[in-house]
Amino acid sequence: MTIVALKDVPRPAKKQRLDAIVASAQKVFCASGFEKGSIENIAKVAGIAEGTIYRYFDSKRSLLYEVVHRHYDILFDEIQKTLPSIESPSNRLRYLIHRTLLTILDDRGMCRLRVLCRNLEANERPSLAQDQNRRMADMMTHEIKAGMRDGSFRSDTSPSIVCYMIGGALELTEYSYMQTGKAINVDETTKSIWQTIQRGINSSDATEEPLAKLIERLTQITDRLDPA
Amino acid sequence: MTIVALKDVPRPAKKQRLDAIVASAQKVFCASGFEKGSIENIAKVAGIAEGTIYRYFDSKRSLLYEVVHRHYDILFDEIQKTLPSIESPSNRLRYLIHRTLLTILDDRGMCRLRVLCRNLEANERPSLAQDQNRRMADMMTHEIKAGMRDGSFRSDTSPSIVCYMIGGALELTEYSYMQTGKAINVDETTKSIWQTIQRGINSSDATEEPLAKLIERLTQITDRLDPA
DNA sequence: TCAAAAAATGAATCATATTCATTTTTTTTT
DNA sequence: AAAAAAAAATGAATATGATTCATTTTTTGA
Repeated sequence: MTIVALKDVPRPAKKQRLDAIVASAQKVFCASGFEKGSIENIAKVAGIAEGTIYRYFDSKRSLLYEVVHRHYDILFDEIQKTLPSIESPSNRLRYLIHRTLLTILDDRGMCRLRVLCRNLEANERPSLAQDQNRRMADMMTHEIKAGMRDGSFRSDTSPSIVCYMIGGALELTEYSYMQTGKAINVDETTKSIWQTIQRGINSSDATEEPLAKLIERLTQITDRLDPA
Repeated sequence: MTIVALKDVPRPAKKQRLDAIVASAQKVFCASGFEKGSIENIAKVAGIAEGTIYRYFDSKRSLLYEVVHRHYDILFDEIQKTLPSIESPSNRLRYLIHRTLLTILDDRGMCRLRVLCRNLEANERPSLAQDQNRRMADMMTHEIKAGMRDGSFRSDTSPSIVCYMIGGALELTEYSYMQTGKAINVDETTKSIWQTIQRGINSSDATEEPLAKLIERLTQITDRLDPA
């Protein structure tokens, strides 16, 4: 009867609308990819007009960043909570590998988006997105350096290269899963990566220390035989 | 005077025109990137009409593939010529790492294109381009397996994971160079990657180096005690 | 309750890849 | 050599999809 009764449902709060847009974008991008996922479609899924999206985001691309950014935030929050409960740099490094593989296996659509974001040119990528991609690397580097300090990793290790090797192996694993859809054996893969890295950087070789002492002794002998 | 004299230069041969298009595309893509490098511009640089490009290529994307494909062909030709002259899987693997780093450092514009091609979705990528990206991996895997057969690498090595680790480290190095432009120290980086991998997969264990020192010392002693 | 501000709308604009009817050049045929 | 047929090139027109903006709707606060 009254005009008031015919009035639309009140507008959702800004935050809710923002969340709805991001959620729709994630759905559409994961299903169709970035290029084929159109703003028109995202707007339709969110139940709003195309123009509205541009009141919340500069561009299609920055919408993609927000989707990926939120995804990483959830992941890193969980990691930050878990890491302190794990003993030793070795185990923490191993956990990071394992956890990343689980994330990859979790959602193939997100693999596409992560890979896409990683590879956009620096100048068209906001620094935050770049940070996200670097954050895992920083955590790994941190553990490698800790391991070098506490003597469990060799001191002649190059943290950044070791980090590239782990990160690179994970990226290629992700890429392969994205392409083929063939499920990853998380435990097996973790073991393979970890085994190679660990042999490459561990200093805890049982024979190394005694041998060093032996060399020291022999040096003493040669010094005696041939005094200054 | 004569009409004949005013006639245009005869059309270049098909092959020449094709080459001109690909060369222009490479120039434009390297300078502006794939998205910002327009067909209009490529046509202008090649001195032809836009439509002509579409008589040689289906789409902008297949033009990109041709550029990258030719680039890889040149690289792989050289590698195929060099590899047989290198002794042992270890050294060949090391060469592949080193050679890849040289290629990366050679042209930052091409880094963008290689990275871009690598990360396009499988369904929109012709199998040939995919092959190119997999070819280096296959060569590395081949050497790793050869090393495992001849006993120089551990038999419990996972060739594909080791290959991912090397390839991944190289990709991240390329990516970093693409982003920052900071020159790569090729020899240093080769050494770091190789050292970690080698320690991880070599069947002669970590005692080798200290033992060599021991032998050296003992030789010095015996030389002293029993002079020639 | 009403005026001002904020938010949303969607039709219009713009930028580019792609197409295609027309023109130009080359090849073939007589 | 000239004409006819085939092949290649052209660039204006089309198509697609992101982005803009004048207008409409809703909210705010006095």
